[in-house]
Amino acid sequence: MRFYNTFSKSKEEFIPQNPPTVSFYTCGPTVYDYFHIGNARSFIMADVLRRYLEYKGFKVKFVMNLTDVDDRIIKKSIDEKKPSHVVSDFYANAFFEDINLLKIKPATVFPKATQHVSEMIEMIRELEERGVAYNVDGNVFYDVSKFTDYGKLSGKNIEELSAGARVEVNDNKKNPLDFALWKKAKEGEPSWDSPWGKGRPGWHIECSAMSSKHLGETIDIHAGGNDLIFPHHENEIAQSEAAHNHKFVKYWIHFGFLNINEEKMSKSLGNFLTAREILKKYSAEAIRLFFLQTYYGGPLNFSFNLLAAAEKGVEKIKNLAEKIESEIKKDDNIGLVPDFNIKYYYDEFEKVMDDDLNTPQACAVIFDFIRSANKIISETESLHVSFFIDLKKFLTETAENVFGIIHFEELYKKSAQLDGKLINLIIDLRTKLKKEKNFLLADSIRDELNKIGIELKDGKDSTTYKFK
RNA sequence: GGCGCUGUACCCAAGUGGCUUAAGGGGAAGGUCUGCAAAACCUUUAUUCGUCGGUUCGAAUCCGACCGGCGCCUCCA
Repeated sequence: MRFYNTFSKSKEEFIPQNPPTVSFYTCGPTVYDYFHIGNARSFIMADVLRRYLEYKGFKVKFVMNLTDVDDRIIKKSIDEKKPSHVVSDFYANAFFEDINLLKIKPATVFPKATQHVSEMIEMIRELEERGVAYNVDGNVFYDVSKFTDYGKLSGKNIEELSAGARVEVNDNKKNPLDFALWKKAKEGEPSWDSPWGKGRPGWHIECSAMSSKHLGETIDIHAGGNDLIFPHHENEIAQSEAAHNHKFVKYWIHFGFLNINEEKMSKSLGNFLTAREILKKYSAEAIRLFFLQTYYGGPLNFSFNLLAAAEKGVEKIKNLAEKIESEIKKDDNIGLVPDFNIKYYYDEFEKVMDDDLNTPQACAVIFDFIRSANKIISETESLHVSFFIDLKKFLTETAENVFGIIHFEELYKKSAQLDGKLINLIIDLRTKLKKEKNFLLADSIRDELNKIGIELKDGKDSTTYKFK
């Protein structure tokens, strides 16, 4: 298995430090608003990567943080005249609801920044002791000039960045590129006691502190959106490696952006659609398939037409899944066991997924599988139940467990709901027959339903039923 | 300006030296099945991979130049 590592800018064989365990950290949401469909891409692709590692037999410790103290949360709390934690709790809950709807597997741990302030303070103290952090009147900054490798992830160097002049001017900083580890409290902001006085942590320090607490000082995989490469991940490296003195992350994996009208979808541009909104019109499966049909690292343009096309693809999978379920119920033990090389599809699926998570190709394998299966079904009179069990197994292990683009359990739920509707439909038709005094056919319907376990009871002006 | 990604059919999108005279999904056209419809299956839909040169027995795939799109360099998945 190999992945494109942003750090080396090349595909690298994946060898975790302590197999079969894999430590995997991914940057989660800042909970100041509902997350948008572009954020959803990162969350879903991280989810699929995690699921695939599990498919391969790894034991994945998957950590996704929630940033619940931040300028934007504070701004919103002021605008809405609510305490900061009320805002962050509200959107944290919304986040959990939305990832659940998107069928994203919950992380092993969802650490929150506000619950790790003491760890962050401890880490900042270490950085101070090592002479890479400095305190200016209660604000603590990281001194990037003290970290010789600064810029190694993003391929930038300090001179060029300084020349860029887009960096915020702050008289307190020695160097414009230095970033805040600890921010002095302002009136009305959430704050914590610290060796530097009351204040709150800077943004970057939380990921360094929480990842080392939950996953150790060197982690196998760290993932996130492309825009986090600089400065966020660069700063995480600077903090963690200066504090711990060894490598922070083995494999850096970054997800491409979702564009809308060929332009990046982002909160700051205001051109975003929330995942929540889109889920009202399209299934989670369609959204997931839409993302999976393109390589995770590249850009992807969003449109409802493309989502509708993905929804059709999902229908295709579902149609076969429903066929499989009904055939398994029939439990045919005498039919033909066709010559179907199912192992080929497993091998292909793994082969392409092992090569930097080629999900588009893997989708092609699944659709090839579906076409072959359908072909056999359409050409064969009666098929042995074992064939359908094999089909279900493959789809469950790949399309369901790794991709989350089909959910067999939900087919059952749907059919349970349908049962009631169907019986009522039959009762309505039978009522018409009774009115037409076609009692022969009406009685025959009652008898036949009785035989399959449904008892009809004709009341004065309505008919009820129960399962025997 | 620096760094990174990217240009493949009507749309989306894999493939990065011979297995591919280019996967898969959607769309369109025709057919099989069918009382009708749906589903499913079959056939067709890129002699061609932004443009122009070069390397090679062989290139979408490597090299060079040019043209275009996007992102990061400031909070952002």
